[in-house]
Amino acid sequence: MPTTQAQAPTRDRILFTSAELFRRQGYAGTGLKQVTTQAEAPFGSLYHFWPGGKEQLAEEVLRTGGDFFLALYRAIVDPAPDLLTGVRDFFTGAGETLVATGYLDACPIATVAGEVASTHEPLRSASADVFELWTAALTADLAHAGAPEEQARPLALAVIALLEGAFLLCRTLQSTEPMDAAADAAVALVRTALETQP
Amino acid sequence: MPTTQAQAPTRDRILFTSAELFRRQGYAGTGLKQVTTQAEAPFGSLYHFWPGGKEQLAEEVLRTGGDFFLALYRAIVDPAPDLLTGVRDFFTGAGETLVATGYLDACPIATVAGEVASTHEPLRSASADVFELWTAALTADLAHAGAPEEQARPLALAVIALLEGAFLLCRTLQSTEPMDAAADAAVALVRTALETQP
DNA sequence: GTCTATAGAGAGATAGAC
DNA sequence: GTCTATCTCTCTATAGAC
Repeated sequence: MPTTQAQAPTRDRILFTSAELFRRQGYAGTGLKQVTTQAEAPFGSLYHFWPGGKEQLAEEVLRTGGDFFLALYRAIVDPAPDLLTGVRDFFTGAGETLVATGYLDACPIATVAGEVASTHEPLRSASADVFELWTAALTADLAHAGAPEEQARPLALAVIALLEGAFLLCRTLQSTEPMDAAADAAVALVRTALETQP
Repeated sequence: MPTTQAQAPTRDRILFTSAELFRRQGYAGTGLKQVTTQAEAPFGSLYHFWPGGKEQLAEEVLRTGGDFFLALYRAIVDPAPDLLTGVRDFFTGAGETLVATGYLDACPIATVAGEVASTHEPLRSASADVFELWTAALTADLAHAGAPEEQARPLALAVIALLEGAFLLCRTLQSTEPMDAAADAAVALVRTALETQP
């Protein structure tokens, strides 16, 4: 089910389709020919826009996917009445997206990150930058909401680990049960930290 | 760094090497030629023992990896003075293995599971069986240790999600910081559940 | 810049000698 | 059963016409 991209510019169509295929099929499992075909773009355009080939394309996919996911987090958490509600809403939304896409779309970078961690250093590094970006954002939010300073970062890492682990379990089990369990766990952890007086 | 397998039978050498390469490089990223070369086995032997080819081999790798990891869990948790200590020891051991292998060896099935969830139904199904096996074991342990019955399974899923997410973050960030954070979170969650009187 | 054709390497799989 | 040679297909990448 190729998502419609109407008449977006060639470069954008390739980038969008790459992101979709990489997060679903992985880096090695996605062919550049499949990308250009599904994006309805000429094969040569890919090397015109990304002279560094597959690796350069994947790096941009990882970074833009990371930025997109952070923006999604902001869009959900910032309007929420409090951080606890925002975190729960984010996990709930993740579960809803899984169901809506038939368990195809979960984390924008996880599948590739797992593949490349031990094999493609530039891509591992890009994935690390993304995880670090998310961790910093959640750490700041937790500290701002009143979590003890030394607990904020470990708690942020644990919440992101819960989310990533739940994504993998949900996609594999084709069920949102793990996401529901992770949501409750994340909320419980955050609540405890926020109730602790520094 | 091919792990030594001395003079193990050909079939075992191929299986062992496949497990190593699949969990590090993923399914699509690992070639059968690379497997047989590193296993010092003739290429044809692979199709002799696994007539179903790469997919059949990967399925056996997933299932034996799942059994192995459960046995490792049992070996750590059963002798522990209590479940809380056992869970902490398991997370600690996971972190130590990551460091000892230079962040190469984490979960035996996660990298492949993430790749195949949307692309290879027989392998997704095998991965699901493994996660279900682990979940059932931890659920039973939690219930036996005194967690309220309706909390045991969601808690087991959350702990496994924490572990899987931490594996991904640690491999990507090349740091055990996420595993330490996940360990504390898992212990806190389990402790709270065990302190709750049914 | 857009697009096609193809090069060169490597994949998974198989045939068949021994 | 063990092992080698090779088949066919697909991959990434590039050359070059337009």
